[in-house]
Amino acid sequence: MAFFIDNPSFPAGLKVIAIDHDITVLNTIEDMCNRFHYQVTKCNTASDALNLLERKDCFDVMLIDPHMPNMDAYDFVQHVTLQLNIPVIMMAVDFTTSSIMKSIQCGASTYLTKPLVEEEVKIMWQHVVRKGVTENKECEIVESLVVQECRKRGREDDKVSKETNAKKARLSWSPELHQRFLWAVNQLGLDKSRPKMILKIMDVPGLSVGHVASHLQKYRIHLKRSADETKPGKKKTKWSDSSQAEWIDQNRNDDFLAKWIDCGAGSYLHNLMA
DNA sequence: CGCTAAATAT
DNA sequence: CATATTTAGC
Repeated sequence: MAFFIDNPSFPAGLKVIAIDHDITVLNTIEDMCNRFHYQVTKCNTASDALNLLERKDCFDVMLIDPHMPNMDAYDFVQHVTLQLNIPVIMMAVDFTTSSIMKSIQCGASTYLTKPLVEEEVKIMWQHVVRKGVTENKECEIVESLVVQECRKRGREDDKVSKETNAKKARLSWSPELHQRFLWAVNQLGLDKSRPKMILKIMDVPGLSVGHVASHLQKYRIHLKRSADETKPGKKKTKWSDSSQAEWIDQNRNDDFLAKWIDCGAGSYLHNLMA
């Protein structure tokens, strides 16, 4: 991506993957992309898309219709945004609030309605840039916990620890980190989730097993609370539905992994587990 | 060691 | 209070 942006001919050469069941739509997109010298790869089936990404072909940005046959596009988009870390642009015929909500919540960079207009295609590289910027910020945040802030431990051991006293800051679980955490838990299944494996799947530099273990403990407590809440005839719990909403993974799906395997993907997970 | 629950700190 | 870290015990 950095290579792409540093390229003097800038947005020319943008590598686009377009996924849509409708060939006509793909051809239209291809025409527009060619006009701006973007390299476009067309896919009209879920398995084609998965195979292309499986081969580690790299793309700068993905266009996808959320209503693909034989595929849960939202889970797919979540995978692409978190693991491949490229922006995803949804393109659908409807523009209901719930559709847009689902798309953005699973990580899409923006939501467009079909048919796409040329200007939208022309400037879609902005999402690549934005993704890179926020990514860097995220790295800084995580790195900062290695070098920053101090704790008032010990009295005279300042000499002893000397220049090594880079005390770590308290880790803040940003929404991005938490989403990544949820993603990892989803891959493993809640019951099979263990801190070490979660950490491996999250693959966030600077993050420790202890961090994940702590977060997992908190996460389980929140889940238990919300479960207990819905069951018995609880009166008016003061925090009923608002505060814990973001803790719940609305995409939770028990046979999620199975679906991926059926689609021919998911081998990256197996590689991790080996 | 790894994991979790509990205690402790911010 | 909520949340992150540390500790204790399995």
